[in-house]
Amino acid sequence: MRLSMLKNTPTPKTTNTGMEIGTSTRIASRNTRTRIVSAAGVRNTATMTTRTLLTANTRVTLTKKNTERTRLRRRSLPHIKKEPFDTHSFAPKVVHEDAIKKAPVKRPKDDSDDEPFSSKLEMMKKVKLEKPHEKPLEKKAKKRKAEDDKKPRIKEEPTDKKKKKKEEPEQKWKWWEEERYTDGIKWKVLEHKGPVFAPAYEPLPDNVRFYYDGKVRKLSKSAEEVATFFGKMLDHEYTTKDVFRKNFFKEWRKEMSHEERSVMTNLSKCNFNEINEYFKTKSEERKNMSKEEKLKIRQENESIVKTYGFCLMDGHREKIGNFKIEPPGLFRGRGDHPKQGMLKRRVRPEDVIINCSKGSNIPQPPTGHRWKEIRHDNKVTWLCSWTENIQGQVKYIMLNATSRIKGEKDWQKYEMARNLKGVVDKIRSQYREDWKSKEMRIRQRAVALYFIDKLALRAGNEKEEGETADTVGCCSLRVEHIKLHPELDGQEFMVEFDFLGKDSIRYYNKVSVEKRVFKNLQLFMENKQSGDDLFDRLNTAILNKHLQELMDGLTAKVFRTYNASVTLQQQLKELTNPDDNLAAKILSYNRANRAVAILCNHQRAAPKTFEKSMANLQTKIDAKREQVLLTRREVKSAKADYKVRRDEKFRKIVENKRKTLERLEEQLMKLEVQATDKEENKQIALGTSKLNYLDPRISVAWCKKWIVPMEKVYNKTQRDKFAWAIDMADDDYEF
DNA sequence: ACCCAGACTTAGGAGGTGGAAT
DNA sequence: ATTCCACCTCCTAAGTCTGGGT
Repeated sequence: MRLSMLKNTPTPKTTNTGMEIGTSTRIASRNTRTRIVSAAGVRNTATMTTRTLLTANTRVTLTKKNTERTRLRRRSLPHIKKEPFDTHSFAPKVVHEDAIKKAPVKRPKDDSDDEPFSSKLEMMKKVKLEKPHEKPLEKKAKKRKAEDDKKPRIKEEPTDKKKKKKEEPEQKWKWWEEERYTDGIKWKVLEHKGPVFAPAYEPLPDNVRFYYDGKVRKLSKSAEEVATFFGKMLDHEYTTKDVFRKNFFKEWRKEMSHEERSVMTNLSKCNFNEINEYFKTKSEERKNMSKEEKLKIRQENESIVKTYGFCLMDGHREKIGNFKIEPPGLFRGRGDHPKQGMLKRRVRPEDVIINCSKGSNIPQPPTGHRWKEIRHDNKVTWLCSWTENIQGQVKYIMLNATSRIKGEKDWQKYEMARNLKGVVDKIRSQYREDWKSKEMRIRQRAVALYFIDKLALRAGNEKEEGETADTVGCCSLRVEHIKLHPELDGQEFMVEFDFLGKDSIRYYNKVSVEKRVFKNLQLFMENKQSGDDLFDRLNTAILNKHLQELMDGLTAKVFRTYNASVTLQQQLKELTNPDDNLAAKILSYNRANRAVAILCNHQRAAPKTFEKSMANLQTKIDAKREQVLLTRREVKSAKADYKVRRDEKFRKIVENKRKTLERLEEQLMKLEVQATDKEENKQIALGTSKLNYLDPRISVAWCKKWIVPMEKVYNKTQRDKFAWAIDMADDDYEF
């Protein structure tokens, strides 16, 4: 049937931006194996996209001649003062009409500026109650709400299979129907129980021994704890890496007693095997616990979540995202991280700052301890913070994605991207103009923006050398990261990108660009060494400053959101066939999702069991196919019988056989779709784009339009996170 | 004018879990 | 009942961007 068609669907052609793209190939060096995967999906292109993916279990290190690196990581560039919006607006503030219509309601910024704080609060309260300036969106929402109110409220919670009896009885708060704070205040009341600390160190039992140079050695408590961090990781590749071992050993020695330090001078002489075994056994034991024990542990966890996992914010009980403080351990930086293996110190209450509202119940520190500080800052969203010792970064405890505070922000993000939709054509024609500018900095800015727009590259902030892995984004690209080919694979003006991006994920792509871009790149690279910055007159601050002038609130990352969402919408439009059955529709959805993941370079390591489970699936398919064939023959013969003996009994038999065949064929088709989907998805991570880049209202609308159950597209967590969109978007929603 | 800390979003992997397959 | 595997949740690193201080 249509399966063969599905399997080889040529890449959809789309032309929303009117830009051409060549072959896009990405390589993530992983294992030693190379596979070729063709995936459905590209955007902005009339060419077929073929992807080549090499996988690996580890992140890649591009060979780089550090010695050649002449560039200065920190440049001082002329700073352009930030102008208030309007004065330089490139795009007259024609915000897309649709966007205005649907934009979240915002109170004018300064409408109560001279009010004293307290009366502002009063007003805010009133606003929340009265909703004075209602906009279309709100009306719509309100209307829906009114309808809802007629129905019994309980219907909200589709009794999630009787298994989980204690589903939250409280009805969900529709924060999206309320007014928002606009003056930088994030909350008025905040109360919580503080963080949960990592469990104290439990010394090893005496039968678990550590050996140095072949001899048993009892370690001091602090040295032992750090040794267990390493011992636990023995099976991990990290422990074989030089940098990791070197950093670890250096830090471990600091925790050793004087004597230990003088004796243990060589990590290679340390034997952690028994420690490693011990933890393996322990986790095995945990797995083999009886039902009762497991239940008990679960209940304990649940009770912790109940007290520490929620906070009270502005009268609503909200879920906290990460209420546990990170336990001590060895730092696992990604890629070629210079600090990998360093000791991540245990966080004590004395390191923790508590943020809550004045007059609320301040969380109790563990007995015998005190907090570093109690703060009442309602201009920020975090509840607790501490400074981590590896990079000196502040870490936070914040709310879950389902919370009002995160949800509003998320919604706002998509509205910003929709605003961009209204001005993107103008921005595009401007940067094309700028390719011809007399000024180098403007040309660089324009070419960089072109890459960000066309290839969905990240902005690329500067990073401090030696502190982190060497990764880049658009503005921080170096000459060594691109190759220019006047002609390649039969196409003109090809640029070959090869660099490590965020998380040291390799970005490899060959793109045909416009001639002007190509010429500009040649110019930018003139007289430069491979380690020099490609855009030496540009950084993210300059770029974002420029974008700010083109559209209020516009920054580089908005392009990623915009292009991702637009691509999804378009691909869904193109790939969805109304006559398809449910499975095929979902495949189309996944393919649309996949096109975005490819665009954004969201990769994953191929699952360890991939080959095997693929083979299993194939076996099933073969068996099913066999069955189909068999049944087909049976139908035939039954028909023949009926022809000869025209009686009711035989007619029934034919009927039954035919039904069986139909069922089997459908099952087969389902399996085949599944296999296709799986194969195409081998090294592509769909989750990241789904969670962070795709306007959920597009997916919601698609589900509603094609009567696809929402659960097929969003799991429970995702449905919770996108509750606002599910409630809000109708089947005709347009991004 | 510039730097940097701080705040918040985005990211992939580890490991747990629960339901399907045997 | 046991095993297997897919999916989900948790975890925390690594980005982006803002804004305050000097």
